[in-house]
Amino acid sequence: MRIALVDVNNCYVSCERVFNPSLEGKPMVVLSNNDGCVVARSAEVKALGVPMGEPWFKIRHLARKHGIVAYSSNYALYADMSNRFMSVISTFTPNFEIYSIDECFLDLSGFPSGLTDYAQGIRKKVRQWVGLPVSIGIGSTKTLAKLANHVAKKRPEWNGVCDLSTLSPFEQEKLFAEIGVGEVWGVGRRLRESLNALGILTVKDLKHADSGRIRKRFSVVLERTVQELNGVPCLVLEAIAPNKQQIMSSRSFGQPIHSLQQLEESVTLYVARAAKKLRSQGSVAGGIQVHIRTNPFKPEDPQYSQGMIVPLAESTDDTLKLTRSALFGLKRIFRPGYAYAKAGIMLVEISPKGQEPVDLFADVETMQRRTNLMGVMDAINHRYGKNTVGPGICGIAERRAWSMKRGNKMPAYTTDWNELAIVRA
DNA sequence: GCTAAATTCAGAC
DNA sequence: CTAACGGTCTGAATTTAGC
Repeated sequence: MRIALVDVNNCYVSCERVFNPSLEGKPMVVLSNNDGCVVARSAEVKALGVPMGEPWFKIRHLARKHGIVAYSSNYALYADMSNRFMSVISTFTPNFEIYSIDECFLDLSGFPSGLTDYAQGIRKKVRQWVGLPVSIGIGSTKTLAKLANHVAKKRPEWNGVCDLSTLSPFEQEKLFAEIGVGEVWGVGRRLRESLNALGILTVKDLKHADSGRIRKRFSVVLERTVQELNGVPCLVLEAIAPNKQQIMSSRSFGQPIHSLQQLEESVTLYVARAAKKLRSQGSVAGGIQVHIRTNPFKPEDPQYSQGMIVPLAESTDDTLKLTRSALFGLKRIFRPGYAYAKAGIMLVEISPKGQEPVDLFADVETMQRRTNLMGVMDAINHRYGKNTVGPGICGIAERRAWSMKRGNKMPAYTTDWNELAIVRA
């Protein structure tokens, strides 16, 4: 097996720079929803030691001092850039897995050797056609490809492409001994600490750890990681994305809200969003979970956090039915007198549509009409922009007190004609 | 004491 | 001037519930 991992460098930052090249070389970050945390950092900001996920207000002083530019995140833009990126990748091989918004695994088994040049060709084409810089790691398993990608990113001498098969076993061992075990895919902060305590400090240490002992002391998951480091594939490339088993939509509010009615508005909007995703993958949900909570970062305020799952009599993809169930649950868990910071819903027990047990008493005509209504609604929203039509209860966007804060969002150049018009004017 | 279901944990990005 | 901290998803492990 030969697997390549192609990964966009500093993805969101790079996307913004495509449309604003003057940002090139400047320290910049992209912030999460509500301008809360740093979710992407340029190389210049990483060099300043700003960690991933850092709350923006905590680095405000640093930002002022070094002139860090902060952008609100624009997920519509990133999704569009991601699609372009993936379609360029698809010109190289049909057999690839979209792993996340900014990375994909390519199965290059059976390709002629000398993959470094081939990978450089991929980099060049993505840069030319989409404008994004990528790094590429190549190895005999997914875990090794990931690791190689890390090397390609961190070590300039590799020039953005690291094919581990170009190293002798001796050179590979030497390299692995220089990399901390925490860089391995699947080893997070906690596992790193436990492994370190056992004297497993580097990738090399983990590679040579006794896999039976690892399984006993940790889990099958980590055992598989050890196998993969040794070139034994345990993870397969999933060219076809499996349907989601749960679909979640939740948001923190731009400001705390207190009334049931405002929570109802937000929950209604989240259900509409999730139900649309549900329909787009051709599924129905058997239950819906609702949750609300106050702000845990304000311990001086009275705290409340509650959720409940509302089972549905029969599985459905109908926004209105799902909304009714969600609002029923919301009423049950709502307690007055709290400053709510966040609400969300989750669709659960998801199964393919059309395989539900037949309900002999169902009103076929009403169901048919309802199905058509959902189809028309999705079509209108696609044609005229999202949120053109939807359940009335979610309120008019401009009047929602709870909407997200996005202080410095740039126009959605590629995805919204209205925003493009503003730029023209 | 078993199995199934629910919940928690850990990780990725 | 101050206060300000993301969102989705998976799969395994662990706990709990029901018998």
